[in-house]
Amino acid sequence: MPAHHTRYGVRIKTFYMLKEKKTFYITTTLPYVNAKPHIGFALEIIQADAIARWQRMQGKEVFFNTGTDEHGLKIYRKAQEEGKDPQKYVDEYAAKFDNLKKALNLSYNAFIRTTDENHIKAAQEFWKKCEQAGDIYKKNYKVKYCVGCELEKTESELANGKCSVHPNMELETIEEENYFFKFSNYQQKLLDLYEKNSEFVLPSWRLKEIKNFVAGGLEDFSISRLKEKMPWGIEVPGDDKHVMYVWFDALINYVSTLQWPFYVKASDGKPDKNSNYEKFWPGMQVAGKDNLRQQSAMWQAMLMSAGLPNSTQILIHGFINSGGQKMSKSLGNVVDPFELVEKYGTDALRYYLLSEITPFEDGDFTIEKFEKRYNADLANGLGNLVARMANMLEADSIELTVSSTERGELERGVNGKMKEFKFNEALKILWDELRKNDEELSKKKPWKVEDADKKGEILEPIAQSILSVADLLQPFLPETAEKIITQFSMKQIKRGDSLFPRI
RNA sequence: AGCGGGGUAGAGCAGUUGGCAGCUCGCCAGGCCCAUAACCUGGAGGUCGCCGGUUCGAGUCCGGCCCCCGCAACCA
Repeated sequence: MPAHHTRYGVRIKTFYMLKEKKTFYITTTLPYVNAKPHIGFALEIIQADAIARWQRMQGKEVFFNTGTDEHGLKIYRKAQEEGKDPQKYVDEYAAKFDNLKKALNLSYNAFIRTTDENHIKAAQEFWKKCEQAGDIYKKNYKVKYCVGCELEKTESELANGKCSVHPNMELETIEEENYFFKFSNYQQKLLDLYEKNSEFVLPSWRLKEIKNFVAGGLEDFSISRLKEKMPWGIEVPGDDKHVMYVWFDALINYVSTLQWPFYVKASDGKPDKNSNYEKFWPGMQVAGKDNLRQQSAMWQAMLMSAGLPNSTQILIHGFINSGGQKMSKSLGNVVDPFELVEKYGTDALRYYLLSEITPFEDGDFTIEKFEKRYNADLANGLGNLVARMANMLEADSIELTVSSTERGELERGVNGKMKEFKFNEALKILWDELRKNDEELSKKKPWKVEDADKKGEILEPIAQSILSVADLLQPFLPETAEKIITQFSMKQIKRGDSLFPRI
C-alpha cells in the first residue's frame, strides 16, 4: 500500500479517536404491564444496569432508560376485567415496575411510560415521518374470531386451527381496514445494516438468525387497530377512527425518552446540541430473545423510514427457566424478584443473575441453586474473607495504606470481559482473585506472626487486593462494593456486620 | 421441511485463534484453627452424543447421522 494511504489511514483513526463519544445510551425493552415484574425482566434490567454503571466508571456520561409499555388490547381487557379505568390500571402497574429501581438498586435515570404526553406526541410525529416517507398505507386485515370467546385470536393462540378453549366451534374470519407499514421496503437496507455492523446484534448467532429471517422476505405489518373495537391506544394522526397498534407505539419510546422530536431550538429551528436526543442517540439496546425481530428488524426499519440513525447495538439475552422448565403460573414455578430481594438481599440476586446465568443463553433458576451459590460465593467466599481480614486488622490495630487505584491487571481482565458483555466471566476473574487471597492467608498464616510490622506486611497486599476487587465490583454489586470500599479505605480497618450471613 | 441453540465427571456448567480435559456443588482423605461450622491441600470420578475425514496433534476444523430445546410472523 502506498505510503500516503497509510498516513491517511492514521489521520482517519485519530479523527475518530478525537470524536469518540463521551456519552453512552442504553435502554431495556419496556415490559408490558399485564403482569407483575418477572425475574426474566430483572435479568434484563440488571444486565443493563451493570453495563451502565461500568460505562460510568469508564468516564462516560450515561443515559439509562427503562419504563413501561401500557397500550393495547390485553391491557384494555385486563382493566375491564378488574373493573378499572385503563389509565388507573396502568398507573398502578407502572408504579410496581418503578419499584424495581429500589429493590434491585438500579441506576436508570429515565422511566418512560407510553401513556406519557410527550411519548404520545412523539409517536404521532414518528408516524407522520413514516407516512411522509411513503411507508404507511391502508389495507384489509383478516383476523380470526372465536364466537365462543367473543375474541380475536392470533395464530399462536390456536390449536389445530381451532380455538383452544372452544375446539368444537368454527372460527370466523373477519376483516377490518388497518394501516400497514411497508416493512418489505427495508429488506435490503436491513441486510446492509447487518453486513456493515458485524456486531450489530450480539451474540453472533442471533445476528445470523435475524439475517436469515430478513433474507427470507418481509411482509408488511399492521400498525393500527379500529378505535371503536379497541380504543386504548394512541390516535393515528389525521384519522380518529384508528389507534396505533401497540408495537408501533411502544418501540418509539427509545427516542421519545430522549425528547425526540422536541430537540430543536425554538430560536433558530436548529437541533439543540445539548438536548438528550443529540447527545445520546443512537444507543444500545438490551432485549430478550423473544424480542429479536421487533428490536433488530422492525424497529430498525421504522428508524430508517423516519430518517433517524439506527441503534448502535442490540444485546440479546436468553430466558430463565425454573428447574429446566419454562416458568408459568400453572406450574407454580414463577419466581418473584421482590420476594427474593426481601429474603436474601439485592446484591445476592444481582450476583446470581450476573454470575450464574450465561449472558446470551437460557439460564436456570431454582431456590436450591440460588442458596448454594449464595453460600459458596457470597457467604463463604467474599463475606468470610472480608470478615477474617477485618478481624485480624482490628484485633492488632494494624494500620495500612491501601489505595483504590492499584488495579492494573485485574482491571484489564474485567474490562476485557465487560467489553464482550460476559458478566459471568468478569465476576469469575474477581472471585479467582479472592480465592488467591484465601490461599495466601493459609500459606502465610499471619495469625501466627507475633511482630505487628511483619503481620502488616503480610496483610497489606491482601487488603489492597480486596479493595481492588471491591472497586471493580461496583457495577455488579454496588451496595456491597461500597461497604467494602468504605471499610477498607479507613486507616484503621474495623470489623463490620457480616456482608452475607450463611443460609 | 426450514432456521437457531444444545449434547463435556453424580448434578449444573466453562472451554477464545486446534497443543497434556477445566470450574462450581456433591463425595473421600488430610491440614489449619485468624474468619460467617469458614478457609487451605490432595484424591476418586469423563471413550468431550455417534461415525468418518483433515492434521504430527481435534471437545475445538470439515462431512454425515442420532437425540433434546426454542422459533416458524403480528405472541409484551
